[in-house]
Amino acid sequence: MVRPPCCGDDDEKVKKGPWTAEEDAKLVDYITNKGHTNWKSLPKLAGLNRCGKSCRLRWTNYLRPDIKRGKFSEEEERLIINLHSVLGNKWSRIATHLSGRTDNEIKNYYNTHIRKKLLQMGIDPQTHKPRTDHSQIAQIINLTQLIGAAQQLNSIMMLNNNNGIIGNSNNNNNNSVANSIIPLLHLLNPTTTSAASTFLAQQQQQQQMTSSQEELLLARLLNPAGAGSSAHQELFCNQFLNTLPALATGGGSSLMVNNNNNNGALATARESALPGLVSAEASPEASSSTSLVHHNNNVNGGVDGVMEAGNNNNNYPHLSNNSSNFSDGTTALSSPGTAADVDDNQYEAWEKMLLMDDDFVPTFGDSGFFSSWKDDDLVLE
DNA sequence: AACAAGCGCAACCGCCTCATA
DNA sequence: GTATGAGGCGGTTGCGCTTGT
Repeated sequence: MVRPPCCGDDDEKVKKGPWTAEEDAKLVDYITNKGHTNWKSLPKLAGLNRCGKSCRLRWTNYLRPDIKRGKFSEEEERLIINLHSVLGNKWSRIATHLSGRTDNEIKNYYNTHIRKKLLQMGIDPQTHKPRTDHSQIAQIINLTQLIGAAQQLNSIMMLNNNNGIIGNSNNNNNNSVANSIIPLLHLLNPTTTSAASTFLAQQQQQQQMTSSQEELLLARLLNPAGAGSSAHQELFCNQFLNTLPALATGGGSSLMVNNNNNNGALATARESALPGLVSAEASPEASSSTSLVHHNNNVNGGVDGVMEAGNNNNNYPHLSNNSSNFSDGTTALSSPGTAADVDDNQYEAWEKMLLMDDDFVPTFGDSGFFSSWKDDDLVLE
């Protein structure tokens, strides 16, 4: 069925193009007094030679009184990136989370500013995965720039509150971390990271969950409180490490997440992979800002606290029952991950999120905002 | 100073969704 | 169940401004 355009070639030609101040005034005046129940009839009633659609657009994107003008804040930018990673190009849905910003404005901002930033970081702005073409990354040529990139990367992966999850919203939690980190690691040491890249490629080809991924999914479903915690962020990184022998085995430090002051720094360090990086951050543990951090108090890929703090939960041994403090200041999961602990609503929200249900809308609240990675390859039946 | 290229953003176009008859 | 149309949405365009040469 082919429909004629709403403002088609009627007898009277409607005006197009930029709005004049006089037209704006007429539209504002009319809507202020009469409202806008019917956009089609509005132009005629308001004395405007425009189509209803044009009026609606002008009002919603420009004239509405509650529109926020000016530059986007860093927080808004972070939020947009996070929401986009979950929702994709659903600009109107993204806009519902940024009061005063229109979908059009967000779309424009993303396509002009954020897209550029992500590309410079070697991240595909559409999929939020690393680009296979590393030519852009190669432009980041020194350590200082790398650290800056890692910090930006961290901003994307986590909101700077004490919630949020690193990783994909579905079956590739580990890969998301890997996806984001490997280009940076590769830049410094292509040899070391080649195995990781190979692993990643293999994982990306696999459509089905591995048993460990399945276990992770269960853990997230069964322990929403823990899953939003900083400790849980470490858990996911730890799981990632355990499946990345090239990076995680042997003594020394390992890839992990540092959660000082709940800012959650994404650390991508292994001495052999990042020579010299350790000394680049004089006192990472004391830092309140996000930073590239080196940890060296674990072997075999173990991450502070999570694996060592106690594994009393037989069903989910990687969840700690202890309320231990980690050596880096984070706190272990404080309650066992049992189904009985889960509130129905929370469970449903988590399920929707993990299954990428269309009804899922990231929300703010007691449980915080859950940052996750978009992935179209979900196979969870 | 003049021109070209790049950028930002308002506005448009056409398709989709959903309510209603 | 089907047709219709208004409203909504995302992709794209084009114009004006800025920056670089």
